[in-house]
Amino acid sequence: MRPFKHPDPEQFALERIFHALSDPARLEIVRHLAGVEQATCGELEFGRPKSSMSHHFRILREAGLVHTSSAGTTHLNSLRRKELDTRFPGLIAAVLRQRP
Amino acid sequence: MRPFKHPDPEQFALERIFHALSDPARLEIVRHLAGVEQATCGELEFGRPKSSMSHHFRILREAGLVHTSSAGTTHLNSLRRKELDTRFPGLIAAVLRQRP
DNA sequence: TCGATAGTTCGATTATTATCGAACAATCGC
DNA sequence: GCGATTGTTCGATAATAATCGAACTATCGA
Repeated sequence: MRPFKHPDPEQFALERIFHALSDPARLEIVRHLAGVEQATCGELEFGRPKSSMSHHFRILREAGLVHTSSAGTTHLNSLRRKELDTRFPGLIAAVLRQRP
Repeated sequence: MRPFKHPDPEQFALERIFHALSDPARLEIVRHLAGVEQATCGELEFGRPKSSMSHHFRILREAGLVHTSSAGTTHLNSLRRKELDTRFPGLIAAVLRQRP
């Protein structure tokens, strides 16, 4: 897979971020990533089919929430915490507040 | 119209809040309300039909973002800023950061 | 080179939402 | 009470999004 395109922090659109976070599965992914440094797609599929997970990761990626890099045959996903905290302080904290 | 039901802060669901904020029209409403103390529905319809506005206000209300009270023939809407800031510090600030 | 593994992309289906006119309800002023 | 005004509710339609199997791509190891 060719390198994914990730938006720059200046390009983050709040509506897009909110939309990305309005889905239970994606919220769960974000919460998990917040405590993990990085994770593969497979680690986070809880019974959900791969194609669905791939879809969710794409939404998260395009919103700027998640960064994905290829490592061999797997993809490593990480929360773009620093950039998000800089651009929108408190946003990720709000997400994590709900389930500490 | 009989009194609207507003969720208590403990009942705020983040997914619901995020969904409410993922729509351009509603984001605009929230931003406007943030600087206004209170406003009628009519003040915020920028070319949009009343029925659409009513829909958006309902979504915002049920998410806990907006409080609506009847005053004569009009409805006064206000952002539940204090409660939101207490429950999710930084969330509203993030919304306002984009368009100060 | 042949599997096996990890994800992506495609395509079709279903489910959720948004939009908006029309009918309705509540309130105010006359 | 009669309009006029404000907003809600209903109902239909259109637009968006989620779901998931199947086919495909890329990479690693034997």
